[in-house]
Amino acid sequence: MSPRDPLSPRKRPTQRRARETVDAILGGAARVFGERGYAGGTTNRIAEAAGVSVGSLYEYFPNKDAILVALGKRQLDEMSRDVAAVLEAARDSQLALDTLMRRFVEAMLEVHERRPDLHRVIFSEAPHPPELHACVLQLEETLAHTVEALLERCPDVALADRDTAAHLVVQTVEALTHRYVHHHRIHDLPREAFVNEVVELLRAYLASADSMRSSS
Amino acid sequence: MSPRDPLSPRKRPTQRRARETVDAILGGAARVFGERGYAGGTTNRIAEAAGVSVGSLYEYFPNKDAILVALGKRQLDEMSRDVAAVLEAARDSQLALDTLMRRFVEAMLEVHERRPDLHRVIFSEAPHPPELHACVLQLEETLAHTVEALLERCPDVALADRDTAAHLVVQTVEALTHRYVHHHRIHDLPREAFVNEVVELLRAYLASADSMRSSS
Amino acid sequence: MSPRDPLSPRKRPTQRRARETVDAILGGAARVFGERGYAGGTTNRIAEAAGVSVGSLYEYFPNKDAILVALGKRQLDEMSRDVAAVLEAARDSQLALDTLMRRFVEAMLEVHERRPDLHRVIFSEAPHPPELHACVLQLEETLAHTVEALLERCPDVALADRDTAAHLVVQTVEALTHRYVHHHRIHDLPREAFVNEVVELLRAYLASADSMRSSS
Amino acid sequence: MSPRDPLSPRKRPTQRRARETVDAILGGAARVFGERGYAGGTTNRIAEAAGVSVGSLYEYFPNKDAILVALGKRQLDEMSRDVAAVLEAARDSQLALDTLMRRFVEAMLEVHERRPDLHRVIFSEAPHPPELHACVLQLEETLAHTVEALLERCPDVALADRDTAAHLVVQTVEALTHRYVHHHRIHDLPREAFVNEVVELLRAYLASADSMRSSS
DNA sequence: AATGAATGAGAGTTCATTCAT
DNA sequence: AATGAATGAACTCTCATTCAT
Repeated sequence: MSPRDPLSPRKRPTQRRARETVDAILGGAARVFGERGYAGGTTNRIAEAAGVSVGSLYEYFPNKDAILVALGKRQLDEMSRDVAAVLEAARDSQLALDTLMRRFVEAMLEVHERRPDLHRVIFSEAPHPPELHACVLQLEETLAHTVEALLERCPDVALADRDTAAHLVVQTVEALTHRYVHHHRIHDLPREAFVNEVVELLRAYLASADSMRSSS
Repeated sequence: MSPRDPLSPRKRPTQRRARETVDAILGGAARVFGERGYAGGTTNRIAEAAGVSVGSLYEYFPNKDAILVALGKRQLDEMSRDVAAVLEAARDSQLALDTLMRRFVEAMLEVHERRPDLHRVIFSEAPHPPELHACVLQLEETLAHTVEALLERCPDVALADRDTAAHLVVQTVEALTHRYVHHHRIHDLPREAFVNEVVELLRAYLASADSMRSSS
Repeated sequence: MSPRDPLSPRKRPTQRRARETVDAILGGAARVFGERGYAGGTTNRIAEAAGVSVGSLYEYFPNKDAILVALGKRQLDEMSRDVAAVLEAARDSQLALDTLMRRFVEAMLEVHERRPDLHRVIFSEAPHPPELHACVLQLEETLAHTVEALLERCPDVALADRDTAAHLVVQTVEALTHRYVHHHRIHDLPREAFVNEVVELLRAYLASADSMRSSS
Repeated sequence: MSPRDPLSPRKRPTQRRARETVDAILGGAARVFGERGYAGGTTNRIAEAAGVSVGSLYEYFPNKDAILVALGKRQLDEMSRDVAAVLEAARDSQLALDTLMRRFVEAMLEVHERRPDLHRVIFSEAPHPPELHACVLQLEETLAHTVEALLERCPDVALADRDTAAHLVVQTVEALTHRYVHHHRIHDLPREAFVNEVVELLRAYLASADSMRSSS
């Protein structure tokens, strides 16, 4: 009746059956988008892959993009959860800077390796509705905060602008792991060597004594 | 009649007029893709924007994706040319490491800023035919070689694996400038501060004394 | 299991609750059809507006058109009742022809003005199942009979074919009031002027001395 | 490019072939709408009936309703032309009032009888976009003007408000002929008798000596 | 070589109707 | 009796591509 947000799910699935249907749809969408790309992920194919009728699909999602957004959010939540878990674990133990970074890089790598094609479709091939973009930004913000908190406890880190550094670290790790997985395995570096290299990049940056660079 | 490579331009535009038509089509495609995204860039719209009939468009390109590929190659050539020019210029003069990197980062930023929307469409929104992918890899290879050659002359760079480092530098700069321009201006950093920060990241990495890390 | 008349209500609502449900559905249908037209009146929306589930709706009506028919009949009954009441009242008193006609026209106008949108949807926008058509004919027949009976008592009416005249009067009044309300307020005539004009049209016709025209 | 009127034809068919296609589409639409009603007149069926592909249909009409509007306008133009021709012919000759009216009624009857089903679909079953409504009003206005001009020359017509009377005459004839053809052949009156009756109705009204009724 | 009208498979989406609960 | 999730045929409309001119 009221003009609804055209990308948010249509109804909250209260009953058990409904929740299962929504899950099935997201599962089908993940499979189809991953295998056939955004354009190839037609609503009919998604419904079929989900073992559900198109009608049911539209019962829960107002349009195709809403499915993509829901899927993207689900992915981001998963990433957030997994990476956060790793970083939280690191927080308590007194770890050296490079061990910390290594954990972070490996967590991000794993997250990207989980469903690489789907990830690529959601976060680069498909249209990026602002709602999803906001979620990405939020994830990055959260990660940056956690990273910053970790850096705070590292004795060997001396930075003028810890906030900015944390953001740059997050961006760099996100970008490089994404590229390593999706695009070009970066000079055919084996995985371990790649991790070493990225860790060294970060370590050198964060441990750098030059705390004079401006950041405004 | 024989099965042709479906993405290479249909005929070598030997004649002058033909060349102009091809240019017009690519120009139209650049405009339309940039303004309306990949899906919105219909062949009819491209033809219209190029001031040419659809029929003519198909005279020179076997299908829509061939246009995308040609456009992507053109972009990559341009990038290659511009960035190479900057780096070549740096080669002769005896420049400090960070000045070098600054030049590189700024060249990449400029290249991304030139037609950001088009760039985004070609290199992330659209499907990536392997042929285009190969071109990207080649560009990266070229850049990495040039960077490596520069590093060789830098007295303050001592690296175990200069090759790998050069590749990582290229990937990092490409990724971070792309993200800075397209996605999320990284913690709202002003351009200059962003450049400073990236330069510092690279400088610290390359100047790092720790040349013990393995890379195989 | 036997092939049933597909437009008559599914079960005689003998029980009180059932009757209430049917009323609720018709009420919902009236609201929804009136507000959103025939095509916009989906069975789900009707059920929702009625505060009932679609399942229940189909418990009482075999299909969407059956609802329309029931609603149409309800409207026609109402019209019949209201106009009849006015005419009955006129029957006893000894009224002049034009007063009679004025009463008739005004009653019809009121009936049309009551729920103009719904009326329009039922009687012109929607498909006209024969069953509903029959009801309309019957209403017209009834009205024509009543009018004829009235004319019989009018001293100043001298007609060769009173039956035909009565039918024409009914048709004319129905058509003109419908048009006045729905379509085009006829040259922007204020209501009172419109009524005067129609009354004069009828009066002139009925009082006409020329009783020679044939009607077979 | 610019936001276009969503109901006006998409492109002016300049070439001969194009004009033929448009005509074929309207022809197909007339057939299909007439035979299967508005809802049954699907764009695919229309295209098929027109011997044309759906794509072509959408080349010339932005959506289904635009076809309906174009068809409605064509019908109205035809009506306008035919009825006007009859009335023009009557203008010169010195005709009695009832002969005049008879001509008018018969012309309207013929026009309605030409394609009754199509007429009904366009002017009552289908949605009435304001653009089409405006055309209807214009037709009525035109007819009313012509009728008024005719009445002016009739010696036996004495009316207070010739303008209003002309409009009422037009409305009455339009409504009664429409009903005679479509709905209920009015008490099963044979066509000739019906015409007589309507003519008498109009004659009595127009010739009425009572020119005192107010019209404000 | 160039045109642009024509094509038609297939996309997203709706909604009358059914049926397990 | 009542529910409302599920169904899927059918709809409107798009667009990469072809081909008569």
